[in-house]
Amino acid sequence: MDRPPTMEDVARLAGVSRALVSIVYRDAPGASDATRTRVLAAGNDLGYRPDHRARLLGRTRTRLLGVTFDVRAPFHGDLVEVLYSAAEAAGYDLALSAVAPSRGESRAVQSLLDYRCEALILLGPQLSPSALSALAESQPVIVIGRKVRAAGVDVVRTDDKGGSRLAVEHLLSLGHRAILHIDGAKFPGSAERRTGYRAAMRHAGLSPFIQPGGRTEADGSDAAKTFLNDSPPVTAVTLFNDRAATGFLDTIRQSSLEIPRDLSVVGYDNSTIAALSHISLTTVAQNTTALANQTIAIAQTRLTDPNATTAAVVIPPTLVLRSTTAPPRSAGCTG
Amino acid sequence: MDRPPTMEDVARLAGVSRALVSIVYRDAPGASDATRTRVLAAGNDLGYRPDHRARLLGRTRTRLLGVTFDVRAPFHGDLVEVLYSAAEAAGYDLALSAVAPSRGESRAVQSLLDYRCEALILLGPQLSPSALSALAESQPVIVIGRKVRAAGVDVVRTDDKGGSRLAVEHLLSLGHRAILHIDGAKFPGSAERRTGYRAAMRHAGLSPFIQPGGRTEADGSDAAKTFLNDSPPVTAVTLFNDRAATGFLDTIRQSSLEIPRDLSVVGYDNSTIAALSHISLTTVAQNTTALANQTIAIAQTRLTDPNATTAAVVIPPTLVLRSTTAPPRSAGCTG
DNA sequence: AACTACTACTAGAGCGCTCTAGTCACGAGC
DNA sequence: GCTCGTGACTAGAGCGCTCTAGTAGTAGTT
Repeated sequence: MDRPPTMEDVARLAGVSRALVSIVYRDAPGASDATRTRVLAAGNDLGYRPDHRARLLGRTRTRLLGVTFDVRAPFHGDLVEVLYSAAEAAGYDLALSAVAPSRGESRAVQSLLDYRCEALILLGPQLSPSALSALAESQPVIVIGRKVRAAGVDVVRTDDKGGSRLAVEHLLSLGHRAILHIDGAKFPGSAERRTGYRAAMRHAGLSPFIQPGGRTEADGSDAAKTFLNDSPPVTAVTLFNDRAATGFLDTIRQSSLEIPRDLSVVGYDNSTIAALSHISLTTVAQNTTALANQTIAIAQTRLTDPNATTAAVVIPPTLVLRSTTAPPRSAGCTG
Repeated sequence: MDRPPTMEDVARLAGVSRALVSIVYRDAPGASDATRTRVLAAGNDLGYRPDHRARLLGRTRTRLLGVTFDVRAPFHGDLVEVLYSAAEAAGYDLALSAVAPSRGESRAVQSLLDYRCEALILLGPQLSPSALSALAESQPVIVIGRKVRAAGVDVVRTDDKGGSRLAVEHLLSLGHRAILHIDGAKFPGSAERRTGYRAAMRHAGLSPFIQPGGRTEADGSDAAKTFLNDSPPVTAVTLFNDRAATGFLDTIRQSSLEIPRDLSVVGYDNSTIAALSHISLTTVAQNTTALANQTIAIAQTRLTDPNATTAAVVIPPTLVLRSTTAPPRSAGCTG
């Protein structure tokens, strides 16, 4: 349980200088194959691992990207995973800092700065545009999943308007005409998804029909109760996200309506819950891999090219077909 | 966008030595109040923040605790949050390393070791006891939420046996006699929960009745189908966790059975989903705050007292009453 | 006046690396 | 035989801090 071995220890055991050990461990040119294996053997013997902090101290570039994420958002978890792979491929390391009710976002950001991250990647941040701009003055700041306009801040997000359009077009192709949208109130993305729905309906010559909703299962369930009570003449519903859709489905399934026979339902996010066999929700999937890759790419150009301009990348979503959508009953009779 | 200011810059601006700046920023004795404010003012002017890595390099103690967690487990998210507060209170910093399908556990651990964390906190690790023991040779290793016996490894977990007992006793007190347990197959905690159920039933002079299950919503839903098909003569069900219980409820509610009138259901974990109004699941809650505090406390004694013995702390869970449990119909008639 | 005691400060080494500027040996080229 | 180039290696400074040892300067004691 004594302190971990240092480069000095390895050098002594292998009978070489510290610099040579450094060369070997960095895979840099300047050492013969024979010594290379000898040094590595010595290192292995001692269980040596280079001290990451010391290594970084000397270099100007830390190759460290700081990421803040919400510990409670499953979608952030998915993103973090793909960010790891994307960062690794580009030769960067990731430092994670969690945001939680008891740990504010600026707190999370500060701790990342203390570790001298070269760039900040913020997942769905709540910080004000001005706060974001202030941060962007000292290092690149990339926001994922929120449509913000802040000077010097790069944004990578899903085309939510297009996502809603996908959902509506899918329902139209099945023969639906009366399509309701249950929105996500004031939450990030809600406005775009609502707009996309409205535009797609208008484009098809139909009138949009919007019911207020929310983002949780409970909101979806409440919306279902209102829906059952009002029983509007619609054959399909698109919802703000999968969580709301799940709550909606749960309540609808307890009524006399059968899904998808009497009502088609489309969610948004393609969260793990949507894929579960007993839910099997048709939904709009965000392309997390593309989001992550674009983010790392932006970070990289920002860090290498000092006069790169602010980027705003929009990733197209895709539709995932499952079993909550089908042609409307009337269409089935007529067709 | 130039490199961040160093202690040297602050010292020059304030007209003092680097050492004095260090003293001021560490809040160490040895500086007059006048210089203290002067130095801090200079630091503020330059936007100075001490470089965390450099600071740690010189010290033997890094006061850094490494945490591995599963990015997809909501319960881990809750734990990480409370760990942050507990660590901060004890003067420690947390380094997070995510475990995901594409990023194995040993990988996550290695990256923490590269940052010279003083101790490793592993949330529900899948590593073998021998791998854990090997890790524990170079620094303290504390496992949360998994009952493992590995030399030198500390364990902090919830009393799952007691948790199951709580669930059963609650149902007994409502008047249930025929109680089924749907287990969690081979997943961590399943064995203890099953044993606890069995013991509580035997203690009440009743014969245990166990149906195989799993840990996901889909598993719960499947179990419900089997249940409806077999229609065993039971009035209450306890499940491995909330996710399975949710799937179970979802499917049961589509049948003619009404909950809790015809069947009482108890989950496990008190996850956020259990609290949602349309689910409102009676469940066994793990005390995350206690788990986190105990973990940090153990880390601290391990790091300060070289001959501390291996700790195994078991935290009692509590029962959260919601609306999926009620007296059995027969009891209602007889009582 | 000489001693200690204390406060306020500084010089400089050291943490574990990387990197520049060497040294040294050896063979090729003229 | 001399330079020159090259591959293999080393010395030592430096990254941004902390910490030990030490220096002034002031005040209190006898």
